[in-house]
Formats: sequence, structure tokens, C-alpha cells
Amino acid sequence: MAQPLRTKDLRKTPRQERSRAMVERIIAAGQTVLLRDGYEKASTNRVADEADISPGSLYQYFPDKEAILAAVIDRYAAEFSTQLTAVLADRLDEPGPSLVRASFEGLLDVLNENIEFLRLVVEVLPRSQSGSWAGALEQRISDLVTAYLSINKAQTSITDPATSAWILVRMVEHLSVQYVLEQPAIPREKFIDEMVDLTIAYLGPTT
Amino acid sequence: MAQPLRTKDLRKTPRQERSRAMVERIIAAGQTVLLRDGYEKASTNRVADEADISPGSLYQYFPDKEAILAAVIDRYAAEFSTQLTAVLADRLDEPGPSLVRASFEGLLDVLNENIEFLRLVVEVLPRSQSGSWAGALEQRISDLVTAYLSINKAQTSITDPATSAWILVRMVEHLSVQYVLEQPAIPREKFIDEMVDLTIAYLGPTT
DNA sequence: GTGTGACGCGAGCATTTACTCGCATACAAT
DNA sequence: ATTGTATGCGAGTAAATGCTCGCGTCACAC
Repeated sequence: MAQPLRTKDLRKTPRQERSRAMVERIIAAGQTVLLRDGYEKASTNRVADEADISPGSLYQYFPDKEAILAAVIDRYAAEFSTQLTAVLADRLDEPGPSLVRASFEGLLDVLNENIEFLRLVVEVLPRSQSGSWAGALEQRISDLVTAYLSINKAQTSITDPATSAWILVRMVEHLSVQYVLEQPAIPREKFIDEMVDLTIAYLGPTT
Repeated sequence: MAQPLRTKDLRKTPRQERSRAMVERIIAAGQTVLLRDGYEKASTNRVADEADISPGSLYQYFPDKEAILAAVIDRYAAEFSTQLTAVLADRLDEPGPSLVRASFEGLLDVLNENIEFLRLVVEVLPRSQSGSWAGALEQRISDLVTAYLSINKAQTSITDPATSAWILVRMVEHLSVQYVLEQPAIPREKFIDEMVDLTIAYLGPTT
């Protein structure tokens, strides 16, 4: 289900059921157009066409074009963020190295499930559009990892948890995204093994 | 100095000195506009304005808008590629771990020198524009590293040089780019140490 | 049932876009 | 000087864009 839209993004709040369906159709159409035609070709008229509504109706609820596309990305991103958080939380009770492996498995699963969204964000949109929320998510996870490393610092060879977290998060994120998007000739299990090796080796001796 | 433009990109070959200067001004203006106004606002009229020439003059040598911006990126990318190749070649005679460190130092230097170009490619352009040559460069370096790993395989713990190269190249590239662009609160030397640690630890025991 | 406001429509506006074309000028060879 | 051509100009075009506005319609409270 859709995350509640920030009312700031809406021109007026839809009251009747009909109009809420309208907003829904607009966002869905925006998604379709964005995926099918790319960012540059995603015009308001095209979105209206795709949604089988009038151009004017777009502006009943959205202040401008950017708000429509932002709503699409927001909704997508919220779902992604939710999935990722859930998957990671699920694995949190695993101990030590198997936590690492389980997390990577989960991350790859979530990325694979949202591959069209990934491609949209990474390849189609200019970074400035998606950068804000992506950066925020990165930060949240960085903080989490920093905390974890701080607690288990004694069992590792690292000195600065924040630095190590920064590096680990970017590394794993980017490698995984590239792996999913590029589909290189590396089996999934092999790839995970490599990332686990990389992480364990970097963190140093564990029990 | 400018790399020679692929004649395919030009509508006709400029013969007189005057016209060669014209092409130069167009590309320079394109660069300015792209950096100052972003990709979406980079219109032909704006480029013409910035270059203090007529819109019509653009189309004397460039078939369309895309070709102009492509020329800007190409020229930028060529210089970047040249610098990087030179810096890495310079370090190639260093032995073992100090080769790794020296390469990273060189990479960071080159990235820092071309930081505006970096920001342009990573944050402003949609990936599809820059993806082709960036992918090619990645591939070239991947091949190089694969060869190196194959030769020195005995001294490492890796099993598949191609896979390890794929991971190493993406990892180092992305971490470095992010470091330069994001300017996190990590001292340069510390950051390099971390990347070296990562690499050495990943490759396993060395002599 | 009826009135009132929420809703949706779609023609159309003003602006911007990429690009052209006829014409003037600068240049090089004779 | 004359001529042929390479060069540059800039008004202009057709298309597309984001967005508005007046009007008809529909649902819901009473």
C-alpha cells in the first residue's frame, strides 16, 4: 500500500473516494511513463495520457510536474526502504560472521525485487533528484553499522568505527547494486562469498 | 589541448583557423553551461548565448544538441583518461603493496584535479549519457588488474582473478569517487590506509 | 429531491525548445 | 580586383512543454 503522501506535496487534500483513486492513478501513470520513456520524455501531457485523464486534472492535486515525479520516487523509495529495513532487522539476531552473510543475502534479495526501481534511480535520474533520500538511507545504515562496530570493537582490528562503517556501507552498497544491474558472469553465491571475505578480512580477527 | 574530434561528430570539417576557433568556443561554452545550469537547462540557445554566437552557427559543425554535449564530455573524459593512465603507468614499477598504495594516491590526485568533471558525470548527467565511456574505462582497468592478479596469483589467496578484479576495481573506484565528492570527515592518509588494508586483506597473504 | 461544493475536463495560452534558411561577410586563390 | 567558397548571422518555424481557467457534472448532506 502507498505511504501517506506528505500534504505539503498536495495542492488540496482529496476528500472523496473518487479523487483519492485519481491521485493513485496519477502516481501509477507517472511510474509507468518514467520507466517506459525515461526522465526527459516524462512530460505532464504524457502522464495524463497514460492515466487516461485530462492534463488539467494533474494540477488539482500536484503543484507542478516535479511534484508528480517526486511522488513516484518517494513511494517507490519508501517501499524499498521498508523492505530493506525489515529484511535487515530479521537478520539482526544472527551472531558474528553469519550476520554479515545473512545481511548480504537479504540486501541482494531486496535489490533484485526492486530492480526496475534501481535502474530508474541509478541510470535514468540525475543524481540530484534521488540523492537526498538515498543519502539519508545511507546515513541511517551507516549509523547502525557504526553502533554495531563500536560495541564489537574489541573483537576487530579496526580503530575508528565511523570510518570503517562509512567505507563498509558504501562498498557493499555499490558492489551489490552494480552486481544486480550489470549481471556480471559471477554466480550469486560466489559473489556473496567474496563480499563476506572482504568484510571479514577488513574487520580483522573475529572469534 | 583538445583531443581531435571524431569527424563523425562534425557536420563538416572546419578548414580555416577562424572556424576551428569557433568549434572550440562552442565546446567551451557547452562546458560552462553544463556546469553552471545543469543538464536539463543546457539548451542550444543558451550555449549559443554563452559562446556569444548565433544559434545557427552551432549547426554548422554539430548535427544536433546531443553532439555538442557529447563533445564536451568526450573532451573532458579523454583528458581524464589520459591523466589516469599516465599516473598509473608511472607507478607500475613499484613492487607489491607499495604499488597498491601508490596507485590509490595517484587515483585520488587525478580525481581531485578533475573534481568538477566528476561532479558533472556523477551528479548532473543521467547515467545513460556517460555510461558508455565510463564502462569502457572500467573494463580496461579491470582487464589490467585481472592480468596482474593472474601473474601474481600464487602469492595471493584468490582463486578467480577476473572476479577479484571486478570487485576490486568497482570498490576502489566508487570509494574514491565518493570520498572526493562527499568530502567526509576522514583524513586523506587515513582513507588511503583503509583502502590499502582492504585490498591487502582481501588478496590474502603477500610476501 | 435538491442545492452546493468537490471534482474533472480539455481547449488553449505563453513560453521554450531544437533547428533551418536565405543572406551578408571574410577569406584565399587567381 | 574578381571570383568562388567557407563562414557566420539571426530572424523565424513548427513542435512541444508546463500550466490555467471557465464550464459542466457528479456525489453527498440535508
